[in-house]
Amino acid sequence: MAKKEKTAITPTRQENYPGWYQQVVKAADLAENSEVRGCMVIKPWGYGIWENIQRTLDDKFKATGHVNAYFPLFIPKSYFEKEAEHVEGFAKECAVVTHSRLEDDGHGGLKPAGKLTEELIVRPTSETIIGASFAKWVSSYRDLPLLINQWANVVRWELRTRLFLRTTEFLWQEGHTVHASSQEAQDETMMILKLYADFAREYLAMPVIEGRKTESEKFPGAEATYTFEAMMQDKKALQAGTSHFLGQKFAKASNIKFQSKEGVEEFAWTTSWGVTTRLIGALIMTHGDDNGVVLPPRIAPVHVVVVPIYRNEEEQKTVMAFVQELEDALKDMRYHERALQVKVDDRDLRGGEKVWEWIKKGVPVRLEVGPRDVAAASVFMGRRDMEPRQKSGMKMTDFVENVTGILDEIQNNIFKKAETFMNENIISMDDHDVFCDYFTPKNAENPEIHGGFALAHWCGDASCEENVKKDLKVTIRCIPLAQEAEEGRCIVCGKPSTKRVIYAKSY
RNA sequence: CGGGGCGUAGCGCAGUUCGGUUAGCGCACUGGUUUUGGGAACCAGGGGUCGGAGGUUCAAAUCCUCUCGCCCCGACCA
Repeated sequence: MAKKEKTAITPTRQENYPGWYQQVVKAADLAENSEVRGCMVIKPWGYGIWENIQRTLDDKFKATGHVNAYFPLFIPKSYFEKEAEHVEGFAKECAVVTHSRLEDDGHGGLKPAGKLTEELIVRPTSETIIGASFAKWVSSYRDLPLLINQWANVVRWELRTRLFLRTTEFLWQEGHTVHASSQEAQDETMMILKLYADFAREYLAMPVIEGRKTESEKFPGAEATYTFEAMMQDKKALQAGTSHFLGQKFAKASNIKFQSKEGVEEFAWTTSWGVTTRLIGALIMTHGDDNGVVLPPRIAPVHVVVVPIYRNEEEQKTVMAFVQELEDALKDMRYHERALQVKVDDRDLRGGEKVWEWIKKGVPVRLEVGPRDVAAASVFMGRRDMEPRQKSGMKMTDFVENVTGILDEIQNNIFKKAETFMNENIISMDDHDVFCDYFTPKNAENPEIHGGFALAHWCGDASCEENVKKDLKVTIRCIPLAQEAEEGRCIVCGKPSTKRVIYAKSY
């Protein structure tokens, strides 16, 4: 029997998917658990990815007329109580500040003192406090639309956490806009959804499905929630981000009113939308393999890593001189909106070791340069979209000339691979038994990777949705936007339906 | 927050059932020698209050109680 190729990550995805995820995060040095339960430390490599996500999206928000601002971390409890559904949705996961200082407890420790007259909530989201400002800022239709975004941290006291996917504190971007008409607010909601989905496809190389959330899955207090869902390699769905049409609900709660052209005082129409550091988790589970992370070039902190190979000081000198020349040629180049990021890894470690470290971190292109390469004025290239040993030599000048093309090729390859995987695992189905079978693992004790996205008819009844969730732990991820009306029958109750929805297990 | 599992060196683990030399192993780390187009070999080292606090005992990583943390499943959620 052929010996299994040794992988950098154990367990493999097949062996234990959650275990693999955890090991990848560690091996790629993206983040670690902190001393504070449920919170993570995002390490430089992980934060570098976030910075690129941030920069890219920020440019896109600005280009569509949005401006950044910053609102307080603390929200007075009374603000929070204004929108009933909103309170209900978030109450269970709020961190509450009750005191303003500490004093000696008489036993060598400290105890909280200075009880606050009004308790403060650490923001789980900012609709209410931003709404309070908006109420002051808006008085005329001439003040609209108001297009604001903030980059911030938020806290949701989660019971079960996973690095990047769900932590007590996380980083995100929350857009909040105010409009004079329902239509304009709905257009904004959809425009942002498309912006997100395009970003996911073009930058994260992540295929996604845009759709609308059902009543039970929507944002607490929203009129409508739109989502873009991605498929992870364990065939579960991951909600990658959301865009909400809030109608006049929050305007009424926060008293955001304006005088229309006709001189009539009306409540405004608002939206909110956000993506979080969860996108990094999505990236890992969309492209990662048993050797670690695979980063899309357009979001990678480093595009090209150069590993010099030498045996003695003399070789070191010639190799490093050549590497310097290579670095100089590359570092002034541009790859899409960014400067090409080149990293020369001249640490005093063995070549193979360094190479594997970069494989695990997911750098798109690795160049190994030894004396023989220098003599031939060439480089030895490994690509993260190929096997670790599948390397090839080429003239240094050829590499420099083609590097952006190579990066684009990697970007395309990993998108295609993920897209093929997703498409292969989206199954249209109309039979209830087939549906149940699809979502039931063969080995109940130690469930194998199974299921996928089931495109099935739904009558629109919440009880059908609820039953599926109870029986199979499967939920309606979204009602896809891109579909034709089609006559069919609800996969649960058999009542007539005109649309298919995506059922899947999810994160 | 419920059910299950796990905390032993930086990482991965053995040892715990049935208490008993000086707590081991692999990788990593330090020094040396030899190697090297590539996840090196050999030699010699360093590093542990066995998650924490109590208790039982002549003796506790091992038994008991409590506690903290992590992982998986569930409920909840970006």
